[in-house]
Amino acid sequence: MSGEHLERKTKSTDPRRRGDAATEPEARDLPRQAWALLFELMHAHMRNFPALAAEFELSPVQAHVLRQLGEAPLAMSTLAGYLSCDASNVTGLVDRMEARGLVARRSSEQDRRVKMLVLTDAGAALRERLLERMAEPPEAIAGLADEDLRALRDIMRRALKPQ
Amino acid sequence: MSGEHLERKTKSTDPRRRGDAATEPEARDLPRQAWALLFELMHAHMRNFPALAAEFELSPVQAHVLRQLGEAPLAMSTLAGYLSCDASNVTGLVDRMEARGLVARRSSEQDRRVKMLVLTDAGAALRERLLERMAEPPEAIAGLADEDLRALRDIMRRALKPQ
DNA sequence: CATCAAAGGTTGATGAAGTCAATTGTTTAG
DNA sequence: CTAAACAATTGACTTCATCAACCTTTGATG
Repeated sequence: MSGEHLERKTKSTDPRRRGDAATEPEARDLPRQAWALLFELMHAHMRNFPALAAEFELSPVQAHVLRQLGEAPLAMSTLAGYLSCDASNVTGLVDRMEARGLVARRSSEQDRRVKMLVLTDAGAALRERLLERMAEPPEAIAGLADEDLRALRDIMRRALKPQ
Repeated sequence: MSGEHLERKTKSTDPRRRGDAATEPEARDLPRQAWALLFELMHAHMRNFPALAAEFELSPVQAHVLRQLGEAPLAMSTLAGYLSCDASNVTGLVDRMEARGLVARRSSEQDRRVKMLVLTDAGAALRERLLERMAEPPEAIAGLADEDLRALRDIMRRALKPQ
């Protein structure tokens, strides 16, 4: 009940269409069509993300941080880059997560300006559970036929190819 | 540089796998694989959403509201449902958007408890521009072959089918 | 080597977005 | 008619986010 807005016939900005309708009955902007549907599905799913994070008593952003914070320690500024937000925002964010024992600040040896973030054991454990939960495909995907899933996977791989 | 965490081989929670590796070389959870890749692509794209909204001087949530607010007026509580947030949150949200002349509150005739939200002319115009902008597919999608796009579109239609 | 600009992180002020609990009006059920 | 239920708002409070100012450390450059 939410994504119908994007899938409409491209606002009549195309002079042809109806002249050669017989040769190509589909609208000529396949990328937008596919994108609109993809968007609708993801949008429907993302709506639940705050609730999903809340299952672990995390805010959406904290969940995001936990996900980014893999095995390797991360500098605060690098994390700010990942989150596309201001560095000063990360300070408070990490403050709260540190207070909850999920992460720790570790001063870098090479450059004493930078603080590296590391997961605590509790943080790593929670991260595992979170990732496992996020990996669960939504109904709409889980219900697809194997053939479709294979095709979808392969298309996504091509889409994500370096170039 | 962000989505590799989800695509890993399901954490060895499956007792088989390796016994019958020859018959099925791919991991046996196709849905998770497809989902992980889909998630990675969408996640990469969603990172830019705040910036996209900012192109129109909207917050992400305001953009979201504008998108939901189609031709038909919407009750505050209905909007709260769409946003999966508390009704009291919508009050302030709409206050700000009303102050900027994008929407207006209109008391319902049938039920004087409810306030219907309508787009102003300015709001409707901005909405058009916003939707047009959001409909632009990201590079990764736009670069796919027509064959892939058609397949992707059809798969997404099946995924989004009512049941 | 001394200096100075640039970078990493924090702080403080401010505002948007979110929650919950309590309130006011308005419907609707018993 | 009275009481429960509902729609929206208010107020208190937390988190996320920005910006400007600041401090420390690094690295260049004279």
